[in-house]
Amino acid sequence: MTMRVSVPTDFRLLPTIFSHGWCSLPPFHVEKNREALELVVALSSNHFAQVRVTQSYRTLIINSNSSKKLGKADRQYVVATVRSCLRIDEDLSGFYDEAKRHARFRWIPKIKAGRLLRAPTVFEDVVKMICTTNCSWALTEIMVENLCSKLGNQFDGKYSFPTPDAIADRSEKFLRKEIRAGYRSPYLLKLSRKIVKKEIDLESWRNSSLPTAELFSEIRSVKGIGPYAAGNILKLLGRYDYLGIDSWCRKRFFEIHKNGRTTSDKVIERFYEPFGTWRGLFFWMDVTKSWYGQKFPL
DNA sequence: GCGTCCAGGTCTACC
DNA sequence: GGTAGACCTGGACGC
Repeated sequence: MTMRVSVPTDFRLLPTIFSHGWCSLPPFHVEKNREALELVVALSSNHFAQVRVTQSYRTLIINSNSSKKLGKADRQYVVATVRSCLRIDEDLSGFYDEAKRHARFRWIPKIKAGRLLRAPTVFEDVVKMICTTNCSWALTEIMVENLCSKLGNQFDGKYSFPTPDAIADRSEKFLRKEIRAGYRSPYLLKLSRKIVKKEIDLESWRNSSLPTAELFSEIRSVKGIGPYAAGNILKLLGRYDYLGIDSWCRKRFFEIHKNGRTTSDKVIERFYEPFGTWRGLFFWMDVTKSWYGQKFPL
């Protein structure tokens, strides 16, 4: 089944796909020709759609393959999920206006970058973010692949991301030994069980009316989420007030702005302060600019 | 092949 | 509020 979606003039699929590492973590998958994003959309219990997204001019082409025919509501859900993952409805005009005022950031609106790929659910984003903490990217990939293949649902050779119930039903020992989540295991377990018991509602964060500082504190209240993880989860919620600095970003900042000389995080924070509520996004685009140079000639 | 060391964020205990 | 040590794993390195 094929669906078509119009996109705004400032949207471009490829910079969005490669905006950060999520595209290489399942259930996301990027085709070898690097022009299509694949994802698995959970429609209902044991009913999934494999979705392939490409762009042709101002139209997204969404091809879906599912175990049973998609009804109207399912098709609408698939489209809404793709729109959300690709941040199509997010208004970045303020960000682009600010970028145009700075010579070193004019490349961003020029190649239509700045939208950060996110998962279909906040739960998936949060679990993946915890899996990025205190380890190499290779270990993050192992943990997420294990989560999908051992706790997700299989459809046509692909796995969905596990539900909170699927994780909550397992033991800490299973998460340690089979998922390789190590000391993160009790954090993932506690979070999943709180969601199942409806003691916390992560999905409400996307439409939260809380001031960003308060939402940051609420995110930080989840065990296993510190300043780095909370700052980056906020970016996936459309709020860019926090930098979410990790060792890789720190190193890139030193290379770009300090000739490799190290400074404190306070210096980094002061550097991006003039960019106001967009500072987290300017920080991220600044340290990842070279990615776009390789893949998308400016 | 084995043992050791290190990097990577967050939590907890302590000052 | 700031700091030290523990947590766990994969990878690099030396033997």
